Amino acid sequence: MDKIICIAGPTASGKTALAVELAKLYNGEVVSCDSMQIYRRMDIGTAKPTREEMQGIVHHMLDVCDPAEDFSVSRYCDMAAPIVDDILARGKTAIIAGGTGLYMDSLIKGNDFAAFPATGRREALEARFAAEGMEPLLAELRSVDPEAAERSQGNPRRIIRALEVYLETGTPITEHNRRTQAIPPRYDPVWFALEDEDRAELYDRIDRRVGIMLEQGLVEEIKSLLASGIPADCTAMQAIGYKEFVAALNGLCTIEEAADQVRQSSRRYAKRQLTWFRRNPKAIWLRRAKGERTEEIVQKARQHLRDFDK
RNA sequence: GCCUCUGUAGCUCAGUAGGUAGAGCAGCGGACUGAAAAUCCGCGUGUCGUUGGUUCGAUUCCGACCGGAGGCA
Repeated sequence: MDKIICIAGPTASGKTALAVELAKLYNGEVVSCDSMQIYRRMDIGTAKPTREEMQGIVHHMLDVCDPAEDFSVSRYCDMAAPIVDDILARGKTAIIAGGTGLYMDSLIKGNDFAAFPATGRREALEARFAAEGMEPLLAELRSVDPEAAERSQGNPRRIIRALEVYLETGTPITEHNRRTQAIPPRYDPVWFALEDEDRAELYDRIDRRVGIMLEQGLVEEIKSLLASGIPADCTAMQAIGYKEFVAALNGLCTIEEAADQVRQSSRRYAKRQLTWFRRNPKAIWLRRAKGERTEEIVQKARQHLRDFDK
């Protein structure tokens, strides 16, 4: 077993605090696994750990990308894997914490991504989708990769991606995925997942967090990003807590309506995260009872880590 | 106190000329491997306010009561 602890869980479930506590206990450094905390200057809305929250623990994979840049799973793995290796080489524990299940799985399990440079093919497919609709693309995919076509029913983004992979590599994406599953995992971590026994508790925490973000100046943060030339339609600005307030700043709704929208989107997002993590058979679930505090969650985690530091 | 309206899913409401009910939103479940905080797929979750009466059968008709809104006093 590698000296790696993964901490997965939905938004506002206490990953940050648990990661720091375990880092203190097990001589660790934290590797963030979050598709939005990678962006610089997006601090409040992504709930990026503050200096105080970090408590002196080294955190990696925060602020590694400009909001106007495109990012991806593969870029994440390319950057994060060497960091994890380095932490292990120095004899420390790597604590991989975050809510982006795709990134975490890819980092831990490795992948057989069809590696190819951006050729503009995707843009061309998107243009075709805009002009002709989904059906022709779906029919084309069906002829080269029926499984992917079946799986991607009604999902333009998946259809486009599957076609892109086939056209660029000559191999169906279904085959790439099969190879990905066949390769041995890159790491063998202890895998924790956080969940509340009472879903309403999680939702309360999400609601409160949105209020706190507003108090901390989320709207100002967004204004400043836009003022500095960050395009409102870039990937980073599609983050929950950003796109809604951009709409409000454009006069499409009030700030309070946007905040309501953020709360709801966050709840749905949390649910999707849980769905992703639930299918991980290695996950050790740390269930938070009503009103239970971080210290108690830490104790539960320690019990599962009894022979970890040997 | 009297009169009128009203009470159906978590919320807002529809409906049944008597055969135990359905929309939107909310919610729940699932998929996912180069945008993933993205993008999709699926699922009504109900003492029809309570209680009597009529009826083979009442959420529906009648009465009483309880809650809510408005009007007259």
